[in-house]
Parts: sequence; structure tokens; C-alpha cells
Amino acid sequence: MQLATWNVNSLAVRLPHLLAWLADHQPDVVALQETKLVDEKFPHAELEAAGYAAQAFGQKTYNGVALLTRGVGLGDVLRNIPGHPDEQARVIAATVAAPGNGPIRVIGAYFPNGQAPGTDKFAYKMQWLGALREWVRGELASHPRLVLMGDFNVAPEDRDVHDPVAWAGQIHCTPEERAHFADLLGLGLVDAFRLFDQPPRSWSWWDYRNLAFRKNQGLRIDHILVSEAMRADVEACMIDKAPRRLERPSDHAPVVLTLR
DNA sequence: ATGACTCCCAGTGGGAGA
Repeated sequence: MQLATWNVNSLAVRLPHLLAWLADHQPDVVALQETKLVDEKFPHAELEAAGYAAQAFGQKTYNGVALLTRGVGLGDVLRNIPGHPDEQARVIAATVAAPGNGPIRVIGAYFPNGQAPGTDKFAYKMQWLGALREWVRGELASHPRLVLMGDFNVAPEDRDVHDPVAWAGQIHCTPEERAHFADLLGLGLVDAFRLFDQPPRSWSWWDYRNLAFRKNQGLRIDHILVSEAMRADVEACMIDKAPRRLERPSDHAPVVLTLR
């Protein structure tokens, strides 16, 4: 079974890339971020033709998340964090059937960017991260098999940053953001990517500017966390750089989790 | 270097992203 997360930076623009990627890899569950589409405009028909059912939670212009499933049962769909009113569409969760194992609670999330420390957007990010942590704590209590994946907008360690000196204290790399990431691990979640040897200088995002992808200057900010109960089921986790090489790519690459 | 690129809604400029 394969699960994946991908910040597509506008599903309207990236639908051809997504359909091609789904056809190549046929993942069972896909979390999308930055769809930037109201639900009325979500391309259900094209995805259904590709074999995927979609749960969308979007808004105009900004943010927007979705969960795609291919032939797996899905229920208990939830949009945004309960008890944390938010104008911004950032979280979608569902329980999916996992053949051979118990059902998996899947949370797809587009974490706030945060702009810069000291700004209102950074304060919003901190509040959002606190609300997420407390909600996920409860979700884990009722769903031991849980996957939290998406665009976290946090580079957890210096090895997740192409130039840790230049980025020190900058957005995505502040101690406050990293402490929140550590808090999530402290709930009993594991960074699936780091369960395996990985190529050095592995990133999931490269700035559009300054030939950053060609120079491999990026950040690892897209993550798949799995609960401890699932650790033994994790067979592989990788970042697929191929879609970043296409014409008119998203600035993010998909991250893929393979379960036994 | 308050840059660079891309997307969006706007309406030939500006916000947001990271």
C-alpha cells in the first residue's frame, strides 16, 4: 500500500502533472495541498476517470487540501481542526481501510507558512501548531494507526536545509517551529523519511527563483509522520524529484510512503 | 539585496508563498 503527499501549488495548473504521476505510481491514498480551488471547481471527473475518488476542502485563491483514494474504503471525513475555527482550508482527515491491517486514520495538512518571526502570520502559525498538536493527541488515542502528512512548512533539522547558516532563525527553521515539530514526534509519531538511509541533501521544496532546483538548493518541509504502532509496517519512504523536472512544475515534490 | 519565480485576482499592479 502506498500513501503520498504533494503540494501541487494550484491544482488547476498542475492537474496534468498529477494525472500523469498517479498513472505512473498508482498510490492508494494521496494528500494534496495548495489546491487553490473552491470545491465547486474541483476536478472530480478527471480524477474519477483516473480511478480516484476525492474528498476536497478548498477555498478561493489560497490554501485548499484534498484526499484522493483509489479503491480503498473511506469514512469519518473531517475538515479543519475541531474546536479551532479557521477561515483557511488547511486540514482534511479520513479513516481509510488498509487491506491486511487495521484501518488507518489519515490526516492531510497544509501548515501555515508563517512569513517571518514576529509577524501576525507567525503568531497564527504558532496557534495553529498548538491546536493541531492537541487535536492529534486525541486522534492518536482513538486511532493508534495514524498517518499525518503534508506540507509542514518546517525544516526539522539542519540537515533538512541546503544552507543552514543562511537559514538559521529564518522562517521554517526557527527554534519555535522546530520545537512544535518535536512536539508532534513526542506524541508518538515517527518521521518515516528518517527511518531509512537517504541521499544526502534531500529536499522536498526548491525555490522557483535563482535556479534553485538546478543547483539543488532546497528544504525538506514536506513530511509523512506515522504512529509508533505503524512503524513496523513502513517499508520505504522517498521523495520523488521527477515531477519537479517537468515544464511548469510545482515548487514541491511528492513524498511517498510504502507500507507492507 | 526589500531581488530573483510563479500563482492568483486583478485589470497592466500587488499579495502570498517559502
